[in-house]
Amino acid sequence: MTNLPVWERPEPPARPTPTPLSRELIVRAAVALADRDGLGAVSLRKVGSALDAGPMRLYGYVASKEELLDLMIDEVYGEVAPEEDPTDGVDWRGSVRRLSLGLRAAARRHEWFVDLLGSRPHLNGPHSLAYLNRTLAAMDAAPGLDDMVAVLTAARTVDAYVVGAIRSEITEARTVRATGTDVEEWQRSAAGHLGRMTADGRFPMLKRMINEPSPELDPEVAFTLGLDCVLDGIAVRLPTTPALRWALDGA
Amino acid sequence: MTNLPVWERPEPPARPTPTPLSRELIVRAAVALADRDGLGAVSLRKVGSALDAGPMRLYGYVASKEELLDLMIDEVYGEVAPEEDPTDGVDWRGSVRRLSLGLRAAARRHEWFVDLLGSRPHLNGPHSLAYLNRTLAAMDAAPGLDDMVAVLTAARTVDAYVVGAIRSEITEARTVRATGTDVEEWQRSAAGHLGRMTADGRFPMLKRMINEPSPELDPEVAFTLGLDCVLDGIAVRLPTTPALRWALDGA
DNA sequence: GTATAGCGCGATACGGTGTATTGAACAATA
DNA sequence: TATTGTTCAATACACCGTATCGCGCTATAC
Repeated sequence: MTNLPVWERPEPPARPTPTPLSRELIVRAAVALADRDGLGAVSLRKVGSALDAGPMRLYGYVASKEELLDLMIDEVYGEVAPEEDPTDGVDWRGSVRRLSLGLRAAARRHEWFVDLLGSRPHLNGPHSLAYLNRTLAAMDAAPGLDDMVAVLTAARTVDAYVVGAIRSEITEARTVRATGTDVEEWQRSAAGHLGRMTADGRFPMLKRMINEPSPELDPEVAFTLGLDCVLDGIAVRLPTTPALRWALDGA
Repeated sequence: MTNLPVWERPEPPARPTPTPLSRELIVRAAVALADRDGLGAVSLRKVGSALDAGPMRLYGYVASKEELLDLMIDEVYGEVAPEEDPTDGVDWRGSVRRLSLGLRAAARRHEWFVDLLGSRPHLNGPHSLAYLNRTLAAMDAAPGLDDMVAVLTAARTVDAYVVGAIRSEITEARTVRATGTDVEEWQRSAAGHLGRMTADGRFPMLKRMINEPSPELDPEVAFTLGLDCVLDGIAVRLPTTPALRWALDGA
């Protein structure tokens, strides 16, 4: 019947009968559940029972679990810089950095977010569209990115880095926590496994990595440093290549 | 009992009784299943029955489904440039490009790979360790990356981009295929949804994106272009900042 | 006020999942 | 030959997403 995406489909009227319910309430409950026990703990049964409702009642508000996940994703995007930024349009690097760091912070608040991050088309919900719109606006203000192809290419490149970096960071944090909170213990166990793997002389660089232990960078510093590399690269390379040239090369 | 990772745990001896079995056979069957029907179709029951075995028999070779997924990941890494590259150590950009494009090609052959890509610690299996080792070796040959901190930072930055870009590309390809293979139809439907979302004047950049349709870049060209941006940024920024400076800033 | 029509919602059911447990059949050893 | 120990398949359990169905309520029509 209705092939409209969730965000355009009207919500059923709230009925005070057993417990008032709404998409917002459902999404909030699901997010709280995922925050506490991970994405694997989000089931329609559990979300429902957190709201004193049976699992099937949710299907009046949400067509499937996938849709619920889409709504959860958009909810997180909604936490990223909802207010306007006065410096938008004048300081493109600052704007991009703020947006990316905002998404990273949201992902750290909601660790399950990374499991969904690049895994489904996230250009659907209003909040993720707003995020994309702001990213594009920031890129549009960069000198040298004059047409839409350049802006889109820059945005996709930055987005790829941000997604990958956030995923790596959260995954590593989770692993450390699961292996045992102690960082030293993790280093010793890693050295144990890696040490055995590198004992026979394969992987000389990994051996160097173990033998010359480098100081741990603060995760935010590491994230920003990589991001600045990407932004430098965009500022250096993209303006030097006319957009039409790429399009022609690609066709 | 054995807390060793799979790759160090001895395999049970092959018994010719019903059907010879081995980790390699199990992983191959699982990969074939995932290639054909997606990662969701990989269940211990289906993998087992593809090998004329019950589900529980697999537990003699693999401790859990997670371990099977780890083995599948490493299998894909094994397809990336298994042979030596004579230009390693002289042309760092070429080496990194070859490795990244190799991983991208493998991910396109095994689309389920992206669902696992950054989602678990992939520094475990021998093949992924070999991949990491080669990446580090390539970075080590870059001028200006003199100590391990710089090499690791560069590798992590490139890896973040590669992971994110591959994920985005495959996800987009899957969406296009699911929505209906026709690209024009997808554009029309996207314009429909996006058009309604941007009708009220929010999201001016998205409106521009729709109104000035840009030519589609070939995915490999787009991937390489973004990668070159990242490599440019690394070449520009990392050597200009002494490694100790970052470490101190971070501490 | 009462009968009826519609519908929201909960219970039930189905086919699937990962995996713990159990017991039987087989191989190796005493 | 008797016994022991291992390997594997069958069963079982808890849980999942969701299709179906029927009860009970609400709102309308007379």
